[in-house]
Amino acid sequence: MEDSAKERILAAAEELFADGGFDATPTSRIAERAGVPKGLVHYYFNRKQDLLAALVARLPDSTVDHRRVVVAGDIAESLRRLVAALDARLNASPLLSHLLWREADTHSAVRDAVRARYDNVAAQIKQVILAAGGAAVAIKDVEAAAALLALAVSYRHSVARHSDEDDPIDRELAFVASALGQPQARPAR
Amino acid sequence: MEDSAKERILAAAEELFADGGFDATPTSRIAERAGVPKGLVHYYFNRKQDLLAALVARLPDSTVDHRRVVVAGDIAESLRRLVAALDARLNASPLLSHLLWREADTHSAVRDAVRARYDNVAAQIKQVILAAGGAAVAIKDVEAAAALLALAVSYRHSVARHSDEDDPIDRELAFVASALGQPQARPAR
Amino acid sequence: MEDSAKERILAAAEELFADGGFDATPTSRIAERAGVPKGLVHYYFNRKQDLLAALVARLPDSTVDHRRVVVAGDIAESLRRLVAALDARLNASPLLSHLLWREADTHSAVRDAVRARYDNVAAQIKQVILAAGGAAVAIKDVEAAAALLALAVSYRHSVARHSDEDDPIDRELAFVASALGQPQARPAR
Amino acid sequence: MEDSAKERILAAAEELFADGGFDATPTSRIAERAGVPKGLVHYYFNRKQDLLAALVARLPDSTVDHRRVVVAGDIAESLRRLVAALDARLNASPLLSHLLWREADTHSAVRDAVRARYDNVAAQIKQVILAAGGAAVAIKDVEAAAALLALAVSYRHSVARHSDEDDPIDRELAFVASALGQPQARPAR
DNA sequence: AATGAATGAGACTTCATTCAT
DNA sequence: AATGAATGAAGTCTCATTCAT
Repeated sequence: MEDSAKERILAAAEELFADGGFDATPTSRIAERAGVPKGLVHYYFNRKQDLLAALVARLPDSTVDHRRVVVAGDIAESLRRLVAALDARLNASPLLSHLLWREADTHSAVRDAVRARYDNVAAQIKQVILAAGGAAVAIKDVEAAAALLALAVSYRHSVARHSDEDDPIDRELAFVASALGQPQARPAR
Repeated sequence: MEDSAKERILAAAEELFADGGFDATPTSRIAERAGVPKGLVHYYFNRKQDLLAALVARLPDSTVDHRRVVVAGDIAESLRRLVAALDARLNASPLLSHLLWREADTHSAVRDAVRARYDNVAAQIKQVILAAGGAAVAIKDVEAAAALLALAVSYRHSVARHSDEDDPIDRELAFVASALGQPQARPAR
Repeated sequence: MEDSAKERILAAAEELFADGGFDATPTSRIAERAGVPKGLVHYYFNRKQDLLAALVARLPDSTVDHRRVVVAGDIAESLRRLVAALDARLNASPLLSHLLWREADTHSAVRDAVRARYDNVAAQIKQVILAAGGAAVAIKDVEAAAALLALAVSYRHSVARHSDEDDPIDRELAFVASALGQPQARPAR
Repeated sequence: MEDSAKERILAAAEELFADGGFDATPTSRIAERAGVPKGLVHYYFNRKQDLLAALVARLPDSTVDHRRVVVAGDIAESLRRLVAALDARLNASPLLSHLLWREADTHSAVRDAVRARYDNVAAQIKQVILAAGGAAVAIKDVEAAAALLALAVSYRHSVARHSDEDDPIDRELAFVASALGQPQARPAR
């Protein structure tokens, strides 16, 4: 029933770091919210920085099962499903995602995690496009499309904080899929 | 001619904020680097936060003269020139650009500036596409393309810190231009 | 028309000192309220402390014309009139009166002024009692009565800030007058 | 037995506040006098203001056992004994008493304490008068007498700093008692 | 005479971290 | 294993005062 004290500390740190930033969050408030004595935070995580590292190490894997996503011949639908699946994954800890970008260049562990996550998303998009679109698509275009969409996806889960407005990514997604989907229509050059 | 003390303080703050972050930069170190007594920093900028606001208010305008950029009928080239021009503008203070994203959600003044800059870039991309491509392009696609490219451009001047590697934006740019450039080839829907 | 700058500084200092205390009032705010540049305050009053001394030196005289107050044979009415006259005098700068007690033991000039004012009030009460009551009253009782009433009067114009409630001093006044007023009832000695 | 650090901090603060005033006393000097590191002061009392509040909360009770004071039929002697007992009580921390009036209107906690103490003293005087004088005394006079004497008593323990001179309160006390004691005829004494 | 930029000492406060228990 | 008292370095900010003009 009860989460372990260590777990509660991590959860409290995640919320507070995401909300106010790493520097602005005192360890004492983490202890307070976790309902543990102040000393325990440093007992488990010697330095405050270690808490952040532990949080990053717990990041959920953002890899999606492609077989459940790819619709052969339909890049647009495939991408839509992929993005939906990624959303579900990344939304498991939206606060943490948000935190990542903020502290990305102060702490190398965080920066590495941000890059790894971005690369992973881009790679998945690329694979899904290829799986759905077949070999007909120029690899260069696939990479460009993946880079753009990965940026858009990552952005939604970090800086944007899921702005309340309608989700505009569908528009971009359709545009990219359409661009990729009619290779025959493109002039030789 | 010596720069004024106020100017030196702003310059020092810009460098240090961009380098180590707002929170991690003591006002004393700003004074030290600016070569002014500690008190002068607070004489000009009552609170540390005001220094950040002043920095944001000094942001260079990122608006480009479209007549120098648009090549009628050639979206790709037009976009390439626009991005080059934007780069020149935004590179005037790369550190500041970098700082923006980092402090975007702690300080509302910064967040507003980030959004305004993004919106401005997106609007320019859209206008250039329309001017170069004529009315043949579907407005919906233009908006999607502008959103994606604006993100990529903004990203380069902020988080990415102009990663050392080759500039990958040309690839994305060509892809988008190509997608927009052959409207006639696309199926009715 | 215009009050002189020096005068405006004094007036501003009086209000602010009385309101927030001497220590808690920055000279810059005095300048601000007086509508003068910050440097002018120290131009006229070298040290902040000198401003306080100047304020004390301006204290209105609290001496009342006894001929307008004494009603022969009626101590109670005489005291009532005296207190009313003193009130009018001291109320000329209620804020300053209030300030006096507060800073009384930090600045000797203020302490001396407080004592002088108290002694002056006590002496007047004594004189009025004697003038109204004739020689029938025991001098020892007169002094005791004067000491008690002077305290009550001074207190009203300082710490109490004229509490909104009904003025209770009339009660004390009547009591004292009555005690002094029936000498015939008291054994000869 | 060493006093606890917290106790030493309170004692040091009491002395320094009473001596130089609240505003003029840096927490660093409190720490210095208490022989503790500067941080410990704020560890126990988050804000400097809390130190003052803690001091006020420690105020000794000024309530006296009336049975040991009242001499039936002799108001003067009863009051004399009451004042002596109150003196003993309030003298337990003369410095604190002195501090009270000074900071009374800057800090509400202090103002409340001052009023409560005054009201308590006045109520005790009233009760003792009634107990000693019987029902013969007019209630209105009792209240006036209590108000005057309470002011005199409070004043001695605060602003006056027990002026070195002879204690003049006996005179006032005798005057009041005499006024109350012989309304109809006033015995020879 | 008047100004306001400039100074620097020092105040309050926060907080990560240590350590005895 | 766990605790929370204790530490002291460092941070932001205030302000009386000086001084060149």
